[in-house]
Amino acid sequence: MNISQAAAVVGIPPKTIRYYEEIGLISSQRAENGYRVYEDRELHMLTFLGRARSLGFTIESCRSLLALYADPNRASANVKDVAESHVAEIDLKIAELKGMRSTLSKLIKSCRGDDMPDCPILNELSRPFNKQG
Amino acid sequence: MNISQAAAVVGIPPKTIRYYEEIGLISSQRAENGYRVYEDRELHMLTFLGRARSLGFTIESCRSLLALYADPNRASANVKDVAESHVAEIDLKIAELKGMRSTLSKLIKSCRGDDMPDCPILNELSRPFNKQG
DNA sequence: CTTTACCTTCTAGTAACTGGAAGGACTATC
DNA sequence: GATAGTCCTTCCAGTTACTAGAAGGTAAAG
Repeated sequence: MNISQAAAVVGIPPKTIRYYEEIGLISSQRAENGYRVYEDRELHMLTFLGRARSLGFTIESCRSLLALYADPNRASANVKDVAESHVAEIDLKIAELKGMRSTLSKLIKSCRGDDMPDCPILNELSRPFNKQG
Repeated sequence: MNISQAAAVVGIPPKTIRYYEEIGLISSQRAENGYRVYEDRELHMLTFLGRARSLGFTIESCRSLLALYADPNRASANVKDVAESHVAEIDLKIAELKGMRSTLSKLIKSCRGDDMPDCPILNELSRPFNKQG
């Protein structure tokens, strides 16, 4: 199977697959003509990668997960650890975004949004630090 | 006021202030010795930038907001538009993160997390696409 | 035999900084 | 006046995870 067929099967662009190979996340066999060849093993790993990335795991976390995946002597506790710390990171990001959203919503509500220049949003953003609170 | 004093006042690292100048977000006067000099106007704009960035506005949105801030003939509706579309983006990100979190939590719950290799998390991540659903 | 579509590698660009090197300037001390 | 230490300058490189595009080889279709 060539790269674009593999790409179609696992839902990852060819460019991205080459990139994953370049950074050593996966490897590939080569045909006589130099083309990359993908079979079951590679397709499994690419599928794994696509799913992990779509769950927001960083490339480095994916590297750890793939190593665990490939290790028949792994402890599932190690996998769970990686997943749990990722959930913790997600929770942090969600909290941060919610904080932003809350502040912004208040500002938006206070702004009439008409054709006049007076704007509480701009006022708040430029308020000197010593008047903050 | 030199750059590191300004940095302390507005809470933005000197490096970042130079970067903002490099990309044309702000400008600065120079002293005879070539040092950047910051006064009220620049401090206001840096404060503005710091707040906007901490609310998650992109640099390009900050550029728009600064232009509106500097325009005495602006319409507050334009500011409100920028803010509202940013809230929409935040909502998208939150939804995405919540989706990830939900999927991950289920996987984590299904994993015993002991010293055995059997791991539903890895199983799910590597499950072939034709068995998905 | 030509066109089209695929493959290869390499380079560069994205967002928003951050770190570090090389060298000039200011301040404090001896 | 010499020296040490801290600040300032510019420029270059690295970060994350790709993505776009160029130049050129290969394969399949008509």
